[in-house]
Amino acid sequence: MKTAENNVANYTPTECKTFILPVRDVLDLIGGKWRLPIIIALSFENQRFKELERKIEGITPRMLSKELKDLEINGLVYRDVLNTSPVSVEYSLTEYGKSLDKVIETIREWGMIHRKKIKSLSY
Amino acid sequence: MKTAENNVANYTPTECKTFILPVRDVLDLIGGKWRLPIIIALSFENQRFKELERKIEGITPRMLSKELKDLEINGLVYRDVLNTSPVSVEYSLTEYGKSLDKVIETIREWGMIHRKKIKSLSY
DNA sequence: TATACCAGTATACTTTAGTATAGTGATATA
DNA sequence: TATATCACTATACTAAAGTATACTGGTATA
Repeated sequence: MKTAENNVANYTPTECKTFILPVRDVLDLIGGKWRLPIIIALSFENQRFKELERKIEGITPRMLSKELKDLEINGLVYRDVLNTSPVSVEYSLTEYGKSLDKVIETIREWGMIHRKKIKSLSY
Repeated sequence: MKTAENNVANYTPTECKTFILPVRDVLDLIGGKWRLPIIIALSFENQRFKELERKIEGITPRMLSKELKDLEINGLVYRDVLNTSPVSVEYSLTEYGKSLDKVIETIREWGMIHRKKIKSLSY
């Protein structure tokens, strides 16, 4: 990150916003209540709509449908309509979606330290 | 991340939730509209309430106050009441708060690739 | 023919996040 | 004495995110 020590004497709000934009993108992509559960479920194996609905407990079909659509639009999830009868629809992570794993893992590592720290503070 | 290829044969929703918890923590910590702008402003230099209010354009004192409090509770921000008159209050990132920089930078790198990709898709 | 499963959609509602606007008490400055 | 600044807080509101519940059309199975 750009810091004062990096000898950036002063920063403008515009510079700051530009800096934040790509971070915002990622947070918007994996933020919200159901995105991570979906991405992680799909990182284990490709799954059909109903399978996801059953495995991600608490999700409604409305949310599952909406989030899968958003993830597909953003190129993270691939939707494959198989010509079985009745049709089944298989969802999977794209290579791009899989590449998010590294980011999630980095976040997770920090988060685990945070959990420890918070625990040690509260007792 | 734990994947099917890592030969985790099957996963339970409980395992999955446990896996996600620390990630959720971080997203809750830096998510929302104003957390990143605040953290990044403070990464440039320690600042007082009014300075932050002026530099983070669009923020209301209510949100600034609330978010600073939350960040303080979570150990990311330090609040220092200086005995000037009238009192000024200086906010700074704790060492722990600064350690988030690496995480944010990792997110940002992925996000920049994402921006490029999205741009190349839309034309 | 009746029932059930699949992959969703529709409508209405609640809850959470964020905004708008005004005001507080303490101190300093003209 | 009047006005301004600092560091907020209070109250009321709007917008966004998520939930509850019911339903659709197509196909398969008993």
